[in-house]
Amino acid sequence: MDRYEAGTVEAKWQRVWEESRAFEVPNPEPGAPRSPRKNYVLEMLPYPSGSLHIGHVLVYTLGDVLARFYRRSGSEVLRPMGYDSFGLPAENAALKEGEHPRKIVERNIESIRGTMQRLGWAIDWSRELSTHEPEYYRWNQWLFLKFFEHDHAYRKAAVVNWCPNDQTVLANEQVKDGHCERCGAEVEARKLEQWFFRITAFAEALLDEMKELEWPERVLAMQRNWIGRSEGAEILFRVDELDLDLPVFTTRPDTLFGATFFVLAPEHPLVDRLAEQSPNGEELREYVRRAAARPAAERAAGTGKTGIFTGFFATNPVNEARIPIWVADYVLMEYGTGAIMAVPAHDERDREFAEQFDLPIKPVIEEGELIDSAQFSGMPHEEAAKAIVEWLGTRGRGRPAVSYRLRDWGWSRQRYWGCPIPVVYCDDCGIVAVPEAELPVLLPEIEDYKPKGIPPLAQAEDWVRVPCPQCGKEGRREVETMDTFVDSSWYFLRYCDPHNDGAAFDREITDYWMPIDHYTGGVDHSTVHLIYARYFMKVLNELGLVGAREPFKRFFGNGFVTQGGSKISKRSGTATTPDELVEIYGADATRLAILFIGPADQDMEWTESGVEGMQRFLRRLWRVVGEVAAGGEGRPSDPSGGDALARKAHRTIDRVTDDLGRRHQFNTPISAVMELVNDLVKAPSDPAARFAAETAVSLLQPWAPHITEELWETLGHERLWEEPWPVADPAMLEEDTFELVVQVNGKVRDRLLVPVDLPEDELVARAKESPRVQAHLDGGEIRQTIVVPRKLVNLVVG
RNA sequence: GCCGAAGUGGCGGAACUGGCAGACGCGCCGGACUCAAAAUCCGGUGCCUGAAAGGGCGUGUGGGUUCGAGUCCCACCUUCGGCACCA
Repeated sequence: MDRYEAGTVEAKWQRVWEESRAFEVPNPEPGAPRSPRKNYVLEMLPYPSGSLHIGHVLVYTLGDVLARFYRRSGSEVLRPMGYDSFGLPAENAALKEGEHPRKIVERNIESIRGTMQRLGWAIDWSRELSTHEPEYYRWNQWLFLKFFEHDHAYRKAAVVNWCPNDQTVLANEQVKDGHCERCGAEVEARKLEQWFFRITAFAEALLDEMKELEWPERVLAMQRNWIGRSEGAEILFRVDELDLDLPVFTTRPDTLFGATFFVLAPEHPLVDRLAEQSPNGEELREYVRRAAARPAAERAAGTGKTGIFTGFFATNPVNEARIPIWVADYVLMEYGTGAIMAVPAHDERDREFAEQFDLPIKPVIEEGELIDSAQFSGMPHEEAAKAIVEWLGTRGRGRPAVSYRLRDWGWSRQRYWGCPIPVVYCDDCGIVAVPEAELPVLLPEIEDYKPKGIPPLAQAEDWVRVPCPQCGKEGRREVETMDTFVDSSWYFLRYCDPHNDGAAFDREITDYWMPIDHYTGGVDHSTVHLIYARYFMKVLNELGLVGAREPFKRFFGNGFVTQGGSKISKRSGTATTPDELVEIYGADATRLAILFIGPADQDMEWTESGVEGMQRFLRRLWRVVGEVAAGGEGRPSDPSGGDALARKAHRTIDRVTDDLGRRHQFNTPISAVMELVNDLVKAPSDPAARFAAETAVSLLQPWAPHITEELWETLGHERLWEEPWPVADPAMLEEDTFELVVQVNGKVRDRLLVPVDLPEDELVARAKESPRVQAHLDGGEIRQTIVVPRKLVNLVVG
């Protein structure tokens, strides 16, 4: 048998898989019942803004191991691939390289596809898609029209996050610590007209339906934080001078008797009216201007409160106390009602403000009970909260209320490289949807698409000017484009039915495959893509377009791969690319190495010594299998030899199947197979050697599909990728003997090999006979004897 | 401050429901092969003590439950991630 040459073996099998279309899966026949064997395995699609890096190798190898394992376990596996090719990442890459984004992404897609094929990922390439192609974004536009028609999408003026570097608006989810998630520039506040999706209308559903998800707790927790549900009450404060009621949201209605002043956010619509009627109106307006100019980051830091008294008073509904109304920028317009009752005795921020402006501080809770609170005094404060809201309710001054931190999703962008939004602005008709029949609205070619603050599409005058679809008068097209997260909020539905040119997808087909059974990707998308896609699914469900309400039944959040440590590369000193790794070590060794590092859901440091170790392991496997195949000619594979090696092989089947299939561990199965191979190397002429070799090869196939396919052939078989997953013989998992651990006072003193069927009293007798144990009993009296069947005997002496 | 995850050899990590701590790999040490090196193979490798047999200690810290704790409970420390003038 020849020496192991990874390159040759890998090229051979990749060609075979391609020619036999090994990983393509057909859609069900119309009317076919949903199969319990269907299994949709997906990883987040890549941005083709560059080439793949070691982190991608982790994600897609994870998915690949699962897909290959499920396929051999009898599942009908759908595992497609595509490219998130519109949007900022690609456009910025294009600007940097000075070429058109389409050219850049299409070149990158070519290169990425090549890398994916060289890594041997089992993908159904017949379903490949790119979001920048009209065949895809046409349906993006169609879905938008459905959202628009049913008032899930709307346009409004709002203070938004503006990235001065990328010259575009960012969603809240794309701002981290006041900086642009992509370029790191400090985000500014700007008031602009923008497109939004009403994701807040689904806040409760997004929270509630998490119950059905098999997701890591940390990701669910992040979504819970992001949605930020608070339970409390809405309470009305009377302003007599203006003859109106001001609502406030509070989570602490029990402190209502301690409210000593009232605060409005500077952006509150009432402030203008107050300024008109106030003697110090000019001062008030000046304060509002200054607050608006203050950098968002400084305002959020919360140090050094500023504010101004309006001259007006509000009446506290519980005790008729007249409290002064202030305007201060520590109150946020976006949360609750933009107005608060201030309780300085029981709220840190209110206290700081009160101390600074010398306002009264009135404690109303002592040791958990209300004081100075009329008929509620003496009540435990939690009980009082309910009682006060109830009391207010009977008088029409308050009711229980829930507030959320989640904001509506702003998704229009002032950039070129994105999906055009199919609406026309008409002076007479307002915002008019482009008729479905006219889709797609193609993205026009323009010379200069550099970001300048105004959308680049505005320059394409011929394209912009268009008759109003409703009245025929001249109108203007929307010149903003969609955020790339719109594209990725439903791509998994298109994979189900990717070539449908009459609809975004056929509901019967998506209902067959959806929801995704196993989704994999980075946890950095926890409060971005993962929440948007869940929202989309709920809207599509309510529009009757899909049956499911959750897209991802199970989500696996892979860890980050760092490549920062010492000795990265032998040549350039920079990180080794996946293509180079395949070239040097082979795809199989690379795949094994990235998964062997540790638990795949934790961050990990990539080191090349790991992949060298895997290469050694594969060479060992190659050699020993060759030896077994040659030496055991004519000797049948014997799975029931009754000896240690056969039992080890069965135990390995059991371990690998359980670790991968039930526990979703990707590293420990590799160890288990290594153990089996180590045993095989020590006993290559064992009667069960052939069976052990077959088992090791078969079990390793999801991780190292090429070498195992070759060795499977060496062992006289074919098409391992279609071979049913091995099943352990329960009888062979049973041992005749076991190692009895003997403890004295909980410390191990001896280990005895004993038959499994030995009765308990006999186990104790044997334990006591052991000279090592005798030495530690030291003639003392045995006060207690613990026997754990098949495990140990513990003798407790006094 | 609130929410979440995690602390185990020189390193990455195993140990699933309380029952042999350190599987597997990396690294290191010794040996074989070789003129030599690489590759490969064989053996060793938690710490302290001992010539050895053995003994003692050991899973972030301090307590507790238990015959028995890396695993359960209480209190704390540290690191990482999310949210945060959110009323």
